[in-house]
Amino acid sequence: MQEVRLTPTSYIVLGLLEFAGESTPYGLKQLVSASVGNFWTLHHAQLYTEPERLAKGGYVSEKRERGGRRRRLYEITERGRAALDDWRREPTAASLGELREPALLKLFFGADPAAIAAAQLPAHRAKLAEYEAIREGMPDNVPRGPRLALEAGIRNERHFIEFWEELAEDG
Amino acid sequence: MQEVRLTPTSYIVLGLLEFAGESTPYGLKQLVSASVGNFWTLHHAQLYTEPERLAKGGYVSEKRERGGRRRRLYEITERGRAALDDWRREPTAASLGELREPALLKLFFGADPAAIAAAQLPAHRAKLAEYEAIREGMPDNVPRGPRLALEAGIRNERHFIEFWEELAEDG
DNA sequence: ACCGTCATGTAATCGGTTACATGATTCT
DNA sequence: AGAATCATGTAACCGATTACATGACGGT
Repeated sequence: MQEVRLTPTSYIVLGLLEFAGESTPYGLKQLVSASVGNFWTLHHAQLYTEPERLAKGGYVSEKRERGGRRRRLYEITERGRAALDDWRREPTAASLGELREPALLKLFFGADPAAIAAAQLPAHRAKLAEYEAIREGMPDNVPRGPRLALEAGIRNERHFIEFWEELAEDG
Repeated sequence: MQEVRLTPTSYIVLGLLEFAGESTPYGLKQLVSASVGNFWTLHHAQLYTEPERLAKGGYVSEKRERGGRRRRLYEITERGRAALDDWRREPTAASLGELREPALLKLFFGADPAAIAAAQLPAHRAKLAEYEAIREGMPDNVPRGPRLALEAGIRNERHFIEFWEELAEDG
């Protein structure tokens, strides 16, 4: 069992394994794109390498199917649950995320605001529509966390739309 | 002259070199932390490696001081300016950035909203105050791009503050 | 003189991204 | 039956982060 640093990617995998129980990398991929992938994308290859990393640290256990495709099955361990709990509890990471919006970078370095806005608006509007559709179709048993995250995403889109709208016309 | 892929980091370096003229890595570091670093952080080591990479692609030129510390001096080339212009012009990158807010991730995976909010609020308020101070002290000759980016940053902080405030008390 | 911090840089590591591959299904 | 897409995985590369260093300079 080796020392393994836990990154946001790690917690996503742990969180999903906690939620869904034993899963294959491909199953995780499905879960991601249906949930947290909306605001934090992972490449599918990471869902093969990250569980393997976590297994090295004892945060998840690995099994392989005997017959057929011999797919790998991962399950969160006690150690994994503990790490996840610690992470959830510790809000000390008062460090903020960064905007890191490519369009803002262009704006910063002198791109034409109206042109950028014209390209950004449809994309943000589409994203907003997507979020709202998810919200409408959301079953009652979905827990509060995802609901709140979705709400944050919706507001974020609204604000960006507002921002770019102001720049779309102006001179 | 080799093939070099241009990343957001590349454009930051190019943009700053265009703005400031010939600079050393350390000079770039200063520039970053005084400007774009507010919403897009770079590690100082990148300001040594990235210009070198760009030099390989012919986007910047490299000189070394003859005496003393023999520091490296970088300057944007015609090719560099052209690449920067293309990037600014092409708004095709309709792909949106991602929220990627660690606090939202915790929320998503079940952290206590009030606890997270309590930690996030002071941080966001401090950041907002910092932005507003920058805005107050901003000389008149600062171009529109940075102004708009700052404006976006300020609004973003306000919205997050609002969001976390709602969660700070609730049950 | 000493200490701390700013200035300046190199090297190693590692996570993330891209590219490459190939069975299995489903559709026409 | 063939084409297209989904499912499933491996491998290489590369940019980003971390760690390691050392000289200059201002203050006590």
